[in-house]
Amino acid sequence: MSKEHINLPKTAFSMKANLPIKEPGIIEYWQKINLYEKLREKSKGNEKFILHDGPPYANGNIHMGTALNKILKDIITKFHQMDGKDSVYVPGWDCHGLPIEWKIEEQYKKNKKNKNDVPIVEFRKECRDFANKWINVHKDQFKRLGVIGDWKNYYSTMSFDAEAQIVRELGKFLKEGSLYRGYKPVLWSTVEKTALADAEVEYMDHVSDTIYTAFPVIKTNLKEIQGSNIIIWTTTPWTIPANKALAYNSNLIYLIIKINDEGDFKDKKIIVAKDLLESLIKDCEIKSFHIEKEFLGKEFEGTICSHPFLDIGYNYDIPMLEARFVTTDQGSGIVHCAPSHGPDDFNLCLKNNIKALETVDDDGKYTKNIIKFEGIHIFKANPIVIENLKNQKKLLSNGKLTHSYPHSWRSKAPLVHRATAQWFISMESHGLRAKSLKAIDETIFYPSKAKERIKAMIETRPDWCVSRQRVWGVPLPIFLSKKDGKALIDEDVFENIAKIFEKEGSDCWFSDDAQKFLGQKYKSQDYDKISDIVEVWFDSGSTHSYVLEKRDDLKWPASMYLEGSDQHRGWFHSSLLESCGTRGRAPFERILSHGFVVDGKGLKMSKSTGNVILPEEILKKYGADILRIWVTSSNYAEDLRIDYSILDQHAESYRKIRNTFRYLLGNIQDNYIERNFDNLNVSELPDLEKYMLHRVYLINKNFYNYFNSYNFHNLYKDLLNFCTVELSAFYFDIRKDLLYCDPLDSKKRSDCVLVLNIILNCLLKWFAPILSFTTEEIYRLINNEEENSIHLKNFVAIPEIWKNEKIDMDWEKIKKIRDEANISIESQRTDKVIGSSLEADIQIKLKKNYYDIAKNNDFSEICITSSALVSLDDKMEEDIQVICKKAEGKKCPVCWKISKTNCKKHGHLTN
RNA sequence: GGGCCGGUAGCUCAGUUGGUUAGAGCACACCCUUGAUAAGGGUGGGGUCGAAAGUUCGAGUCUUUCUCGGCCCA
Repeated sequence: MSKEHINLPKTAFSMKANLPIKEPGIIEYWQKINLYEKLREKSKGNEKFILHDGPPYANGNIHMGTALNKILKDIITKFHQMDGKDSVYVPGWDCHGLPIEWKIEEQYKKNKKNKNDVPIVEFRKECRDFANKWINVHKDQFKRLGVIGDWKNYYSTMSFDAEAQIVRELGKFLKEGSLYRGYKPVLWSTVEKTALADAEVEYMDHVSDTIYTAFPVIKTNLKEIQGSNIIIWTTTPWTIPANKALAYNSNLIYLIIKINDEGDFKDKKIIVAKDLLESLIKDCEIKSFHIEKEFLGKEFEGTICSHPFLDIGYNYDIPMLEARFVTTDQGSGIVHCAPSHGPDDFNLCLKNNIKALETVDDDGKYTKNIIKFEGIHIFKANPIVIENLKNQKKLLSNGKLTHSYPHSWRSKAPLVHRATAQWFISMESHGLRAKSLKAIDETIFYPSKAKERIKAMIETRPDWCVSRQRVWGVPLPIFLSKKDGKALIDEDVFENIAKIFEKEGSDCWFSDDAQKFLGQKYKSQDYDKISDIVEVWFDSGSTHSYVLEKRDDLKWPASMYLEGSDQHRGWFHSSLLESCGTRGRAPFERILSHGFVVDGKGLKMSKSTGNVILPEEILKKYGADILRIWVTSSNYAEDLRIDYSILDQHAESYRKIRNTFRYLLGNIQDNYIERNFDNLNVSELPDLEKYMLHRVYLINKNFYNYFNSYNFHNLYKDLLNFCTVELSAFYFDIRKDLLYCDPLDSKKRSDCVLVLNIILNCLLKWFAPILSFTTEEIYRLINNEEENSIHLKNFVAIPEIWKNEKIDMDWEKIKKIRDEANISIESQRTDKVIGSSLEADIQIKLKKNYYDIAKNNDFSEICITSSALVSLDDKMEEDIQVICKKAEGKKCPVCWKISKTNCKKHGHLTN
């Protein structure tokens, strides 16, 4: 009846979001208007913020971790962009490496094709095509999340210029001298004459020769063991000639045993772990013995033994080393270490400055480094080694053992750990460790605890092995002199190779004549071109050199690297080493690391547990903006939990935010007017409006604090609370009466509309980096300009004069009075005296400190009652007392206030 | 097995150098409204701060042990 006299909200902004349907259209719009290019054009010349993308592996669909990572990157990029920077995001992909090789090999297997029959170049082309396919899939999946970046000019580790630059980077290490040739054990098949990766290994039962053998102690700090024999047990007797050390566990208890039995060990003392004594005397059939002493493993420190083959030329020291991997599962409690034949052995020896040697050649025969046995095939060596041990009176016993043992998945032949030539970057020779530690100190970490994590890794890590015996990767651009085996170091050659790779890619390394790469200065017949490839962490660790340095739109070092916390050992780590080695500092100014996505109970997601949630499902059910809320509201410093109940909760919050926008839009009838704050006289506004502007000022201040410390979950919480507590439940509720019932031209109403405009503008900007789709939807509704976007805007500069401490303090008190009034109204409502608060008349009694502030305010407006009487009462115990009574009289059909007299405002309409 | 990190309402998070009765929002319950309406408002319940021991006048906060979980390494 009287609805035509009131101004109800009207907006085209729907309450229902329909994000899964709506979002793809917004992505199309961004593409249509070339948003990325517009962003660059708009911020040309501004200070740059460069979040350098850590390249995901171009293989398989994205999972929640990838989605989290990309959204977080996008949010940060957008924040800085709206803060007035030129915030450039160039996505990249990691393309080389074993997983893709396997995928191609799997396809071969299916088609009964043999990898060895396919030319390397052809195989590599298939790998390249495979990676390209997944880059395109990823690209669409990332765009769907709302990520804005240079999708047209992305980078990849397999692009020709990347491959070329990787060669140049390696050249720097080679020239400096920190890249050296060493030996390291890898799983090796003597049948295929090739190294195998873990995933190419099948475990099958195998019968091994076992031996218990003795290493005489020649020097020790523990007098009682002088001259006794350390007993070790092994299933690979053929590795005894390569032994360089013994390992013990300092926490185990060991025994000195004197053997009484007839034989090689009569009256000799042997040493064995207490827990393994029983199994040892059984295995070795020892009948009579005597325990001489018991001692703790740590007393071994400084002990040196001789090799069992001392008398046939093995006259070098065998030190005893402390190692945690020594257990009492089987054996003797002391482990024989051949650094060339086991990863544990290798690492332990490396730590103690004992290098691995080439002890076995490609065919499986001992090399000249194994004296007396050179040329013998290791698979035929066991009886010979056992025979020699017997001759040297060092064999306590021998036998057979059936156990699970690694075999080649192709030939089914047993594998061995064999030290092969590898290329290492030294941590020490040119101070790489020290440089890296200094660079860590100069980097800001979010969260700060991450600093210690990477520092501890750098402090203890061994030299970096950068070579791999595979085919899908950048060739290690090294020639070895046939004369002296030394690597050819000539910058002209590196540059020549780089130029060739730049032009035609690195495939030609495997197909073309070596002379092409050597150029004029050297003759190919004097050199061996090695066929190793560069390990993929070097590829991605060098992205700063071929992305950040090479592109004009970027800068070196990056403002930020942002990845999951596993990358402390991955990309953060390799990038740090590569850059410190070549440029003496880190390629980043800041590192932000985030935790892992786990399920609602905090358990990791896995197919077998059945708790995996895919981004695709979330996008379909909720939309990207909900996923972006989840990212923003979660604390990335720890693991991030997700399940459908958590997402439901965020979807609920989204609705609240959406309705806040809807109220704002409705009450300005979608007619947004941008105000110049210079012409805004805050002092002329009603107190409530002053207070709201003060709140906006405060929120904005906190917003910047949170954003500058990358504390997004608190930032989001503040914004959400602003929408629910300050706006919806407070300001909007109070101002409904004014907005709906006052004439359009009233000063008070226009002041309120002005503030609504301001709040709408601020909220849109604050939320734009988070709710990238919804804010764009709104922006397009209130903005008629073609080809514009919320993402082309900057944050609102809030004038300092909006700050108003006096108003803030006053309204803290007013809100307290309002709370008391609500409690009083609620009690009447429970008693069924009233329903709506407009059916109430309230009497507010206040002590002086409250009264002085309250007396000039209309509490019927603030508490949304029909009337409110404020009086001073200094005799009360409490500060505030509110009495609520049912209002009597007639209800004004316009403002619904009840009074005995005609409505003061709309009185002419009551009849 | 080792290193690092974490466990505060059903959920997401606050909680200053140890100091009143541990907070917020959401969710939940009940009520109101029907002029933000597949919305909105009000009131309220809900916690052995992972467990135990210790230091202290006093511990969510400090120490130790245990437990559960995560990442990395072996």
